[in-house]
Amino acid sequence: MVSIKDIAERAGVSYSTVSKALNDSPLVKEETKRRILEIARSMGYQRNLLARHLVSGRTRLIGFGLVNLGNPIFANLTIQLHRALAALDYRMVIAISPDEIDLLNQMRADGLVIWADLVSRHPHLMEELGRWQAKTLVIGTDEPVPLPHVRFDRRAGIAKAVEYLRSFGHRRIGFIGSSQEIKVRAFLDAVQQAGLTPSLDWLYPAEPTFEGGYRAIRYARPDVPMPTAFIGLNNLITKGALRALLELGYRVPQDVSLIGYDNLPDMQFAEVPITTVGPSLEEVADFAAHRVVDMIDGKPGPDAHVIEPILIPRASVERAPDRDDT
Amino acid sequence: MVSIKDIAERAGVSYSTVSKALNDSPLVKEETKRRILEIARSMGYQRNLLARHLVSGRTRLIGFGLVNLGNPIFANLTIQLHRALAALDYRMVIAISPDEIDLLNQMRADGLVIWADLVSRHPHLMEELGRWQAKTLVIGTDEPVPLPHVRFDRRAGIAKAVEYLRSFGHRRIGFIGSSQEIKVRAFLDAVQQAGLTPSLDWLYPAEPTFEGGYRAIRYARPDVPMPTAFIGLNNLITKGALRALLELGYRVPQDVSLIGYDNLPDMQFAEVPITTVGPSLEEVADFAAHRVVDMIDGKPGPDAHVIEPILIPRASVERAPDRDDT
DNA sequence: CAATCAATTAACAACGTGGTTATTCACGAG
DNA sequence: CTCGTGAATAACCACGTTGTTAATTGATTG
Repeated sequence: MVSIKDIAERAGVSYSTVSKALNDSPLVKEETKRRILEIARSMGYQRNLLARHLVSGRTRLIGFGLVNLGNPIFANLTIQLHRALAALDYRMVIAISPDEIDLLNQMRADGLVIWADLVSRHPHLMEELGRWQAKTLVIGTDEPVPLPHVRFDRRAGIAKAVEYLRSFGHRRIGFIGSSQEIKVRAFLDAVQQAGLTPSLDWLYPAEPTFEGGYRAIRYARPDVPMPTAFIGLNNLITKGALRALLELGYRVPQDVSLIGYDNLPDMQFAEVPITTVGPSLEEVADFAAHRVVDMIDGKPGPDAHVIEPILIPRASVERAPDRDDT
Repeated sequence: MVSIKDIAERAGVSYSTVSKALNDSPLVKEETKRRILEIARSMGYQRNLLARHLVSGRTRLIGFGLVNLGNPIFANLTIQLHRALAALDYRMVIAISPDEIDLLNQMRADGLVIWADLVSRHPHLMEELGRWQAKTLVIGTDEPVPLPHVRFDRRAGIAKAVEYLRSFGHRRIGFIGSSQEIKVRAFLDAVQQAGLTPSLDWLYPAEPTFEGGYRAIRYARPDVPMPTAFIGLNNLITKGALRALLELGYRVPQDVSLIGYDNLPDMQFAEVPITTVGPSLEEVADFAAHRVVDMIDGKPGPDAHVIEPILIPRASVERAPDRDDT
């Protein structure tokens, strides 16, 4: 590979002059600059960012750490974050394990954006991250964590969904998803807030997959009366639930309404375009990119930020049918 | 950040000794080695890969260049390639524009895996890539290109789909997708090969999106009799077409059979699990990763490789209905 | 004509490693 | 006692840059 020394030799100047010329420094005569640039071009010179980064201490590299690439939401976030970072002239490297995160640190990535599940799944990571020099931003937490983070207010999102359904007259609402206490509580609280009396019968535990959502509805307890509306805790669950509902002969939204969590574009292409609630992934990515870059630049900013969920109305919610027997 | 010099000072040895100790060289006494390692650990030493790479000339970085991250197939391939590269101890950096590819080269990425559309969309890229030192592998081409590449034999895939439909008795087959000559010809040839007489009426031009597939069927020419089977040229088109068919009251597969291109896992979650044909993305990623690493290591290998498409039978194909009036 | 000054360029240290060569040291053989 | 000898370590160069400092010009001025 041709280096600035090669160019210097060819041009009959010192390599430091070449360096300045390539960086368009005012310390070099215009004519010399032009001549050097021309020679560099003709020799097919490509600057070596490794060397530059070694001396400058900055790599313009940001790691994105996540866990399960199976859920389309991660693919989506990856795209969005890549876009947002590219706009700020940063490159993105993906990591899906603590080992890879470690390597990013050894590569001297300037910053790390880490999906909350990755740290919660590897608890020792949290303290390590705090010690490292790479600026770390955790995104997608439900609860505050001892690192700069972006929180998704899932509580507010669930509340929004419940209220929305309530405004359509629904009084018995099923909740399909994790039986994790915090989420269940958020739902039950929201229901109460909406002036309804929640019942544990309204909970439909499900794995966070299409299968999970499908089975939760398809093989639900037969003794529990069918709610007039459901909230699915993520995109896959919701799609699975929709499939099961249709198979069971329910019309959506005439017989049963449905709201899904996670604002993914392809939710509109389901059998019935699905009304969704959740953070805008574009907003998340934009905020995370700007925030982490600010952290790198030493600019002040909030250590915690909450992304407000938004509700996107589509066709899967309608007025509650009469069979609502409350 | 702590460097080997800091460790050397603390340990009272020269920094070259520390370097050797960290690399477990036999030139250092075992006891010294242990002592140095202990000090390094206690000081929270993290090796600097930038510096190492500068001297070694290798970065263990591989760029993945692609175009449209909107189609889930790209997200899928990204995941798969990441997985395959991580297994070989390489990191992956995403690039979606020629500029970003350029930067990868300046970062001295050891190799590049580039999706064919990216080079075909930016023709000047091809010759540049040839000149660069990063080993380049183009994947997903339809035709041979003057660079090492992995070809998807779409011709064979289409032929496989046609044959499969033929074996179920279908005699009028619709082809939904690009009106690009090469693909259309592949289809028409395959039909002829299967002993049928193709007609231009069988072509349903469509943009490569869900909308495209939907509109192609929903607003098809009313004077053309409905084929008994369709082939959709990619995953989105196929899903759109399926939606349209169902909306028009056709039962799939009883009234109309459907095969989609692109073996994406989520095709099984469509309204009707869709039979697909296409390259296995896992195989593509594994081959590409191994091949590009071999190229980096200077190992010999084929400049061109063809991935044979495979057909995954699901529920969307059945025997042709009687209305087949040929 | 020497001194001064601005403009230009050259020389060099540094970044943190990995390798190569030189030095030191202890020890045993002659 | 001296001379290898081998083990262990130190010293140094290179990788390709950037930034700082020193040197070299050519012109200007008193």
